[in-house]
Amino acid sequence: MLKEMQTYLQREGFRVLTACTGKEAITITLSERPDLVVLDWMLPEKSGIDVCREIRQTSHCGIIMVTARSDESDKIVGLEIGADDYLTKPFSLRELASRIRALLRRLRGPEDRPMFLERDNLIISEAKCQVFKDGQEIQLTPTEFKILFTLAGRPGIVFSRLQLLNAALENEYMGYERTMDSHIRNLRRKLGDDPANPQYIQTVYGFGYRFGERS
Amino acid sequence: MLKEMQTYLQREGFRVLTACTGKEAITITLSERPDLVVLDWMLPEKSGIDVCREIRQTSHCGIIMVTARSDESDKIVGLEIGADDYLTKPFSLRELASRIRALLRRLRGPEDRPMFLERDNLIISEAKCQVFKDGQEIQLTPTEFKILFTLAGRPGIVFSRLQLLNAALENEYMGYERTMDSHIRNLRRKLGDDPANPQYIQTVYGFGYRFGERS
DNA sequence: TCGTGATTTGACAGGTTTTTGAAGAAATCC
DNA sequence: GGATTTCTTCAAAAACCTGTCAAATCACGA
Repeated sequence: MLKEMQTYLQREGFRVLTACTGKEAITITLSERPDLVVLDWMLPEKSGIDVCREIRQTSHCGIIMVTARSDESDKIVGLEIGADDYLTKPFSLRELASRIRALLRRLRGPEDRPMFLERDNLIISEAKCQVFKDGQEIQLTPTEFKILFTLAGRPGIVFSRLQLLNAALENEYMGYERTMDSHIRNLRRKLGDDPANPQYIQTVYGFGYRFGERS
Repeated sequence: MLKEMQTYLQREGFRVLTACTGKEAITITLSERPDLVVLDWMLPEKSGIDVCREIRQTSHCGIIMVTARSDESDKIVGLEIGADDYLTKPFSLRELASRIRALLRRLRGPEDRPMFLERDNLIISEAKCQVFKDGQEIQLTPTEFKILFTLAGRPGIVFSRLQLLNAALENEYMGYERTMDSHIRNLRRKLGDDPANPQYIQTVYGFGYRFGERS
């Protein structure tokens, strides 16, 4: 079960560490400082509740509690001790991934994320859903816009096709990965990016794509 | 220094966009229409003076000039070309924030703050819940008015159907999103907006609607 | 209670966007 | 150098989005 979860989440583009006991979980959380912890209520050595409490003392990372009981009072206890979300067994891996994404998004929060991104002569305005190059507006489709926004939001960071698709379609994407290639192609064309030597959207062979950092 | 300023001002509650060159500053000012611009006298590519002049041609936003020289004549030049305030280095971030607040207050103006929005020949009076086009009153229903007011209050910004519905109905709307299409249709008809090429209420495919900027 | 205007719904047509699949090019591995 | 895997490209099919409209429902004052 743990192994499955790990595999699935990695496919979804997350970096996953696992722990089998509460103690281990705490150690890893302290040393690796993950963005988010998925915690089973029942654990050997230490109950999930204790682990949750302990993590909370030193970290603001997201915590999702997983439990077999659907008891409403458990949920309240769970959230009270500092969990951010609560999931009842049985649940699908898809649902878990979706909750994780939602929580991560929430944690990043209303943050002072700028309303637009820019690089060189390219400006991407989220609020206006517009992209300008050299002051000229470039017409993008919704999906293209979201992909570009995701990429450009973290220049230099490599995104897998699946990550991009999920970011753009804002939920579980259930299709052909090669779809992304088409979008990338269209984006490069519209941005005037030479496929042989792209300045904006660079392909990272075997991994995915990244937005080039300042030229 | 730029980064510090941004951080400090964001802490003070302002939404901050930054630009490193004069050209960039102009582009962003045009696309994002900020309430206020803080402008260094010395900039790469274009001098602060030129940037200031250029911004002034299309925008009434506040402009604060920052300069290293405390020369009184510079101050006069600065104010002459359209800056609203003038700050000499070195200055504390607190002072900058305080000047910004003061200017914003002044710009919004306590008394002459228009209770109406206008663009071209369209006037939207919130206080009276009336809309005039070419001096002729246009009869709108309450919902239509609120939608128009929401849109027109932030020209260029894209609102999703749900956002508009919530703004108009001022609470959680639990219905069919397509409802908005009807309202938009009626609005466009009443405003005399050509659906094929709307000047006022523009469709942003896949996202929602926006009030068109400038004519 | 009824009548009137306002709002919402549902369905269709027409247009646009997204996805697919296959074939060829490029990169990597052995 | 050849085999293998991974990317690009393209056009056609599928899915999706918007505008439109008439009819149904709702809200509210007479």
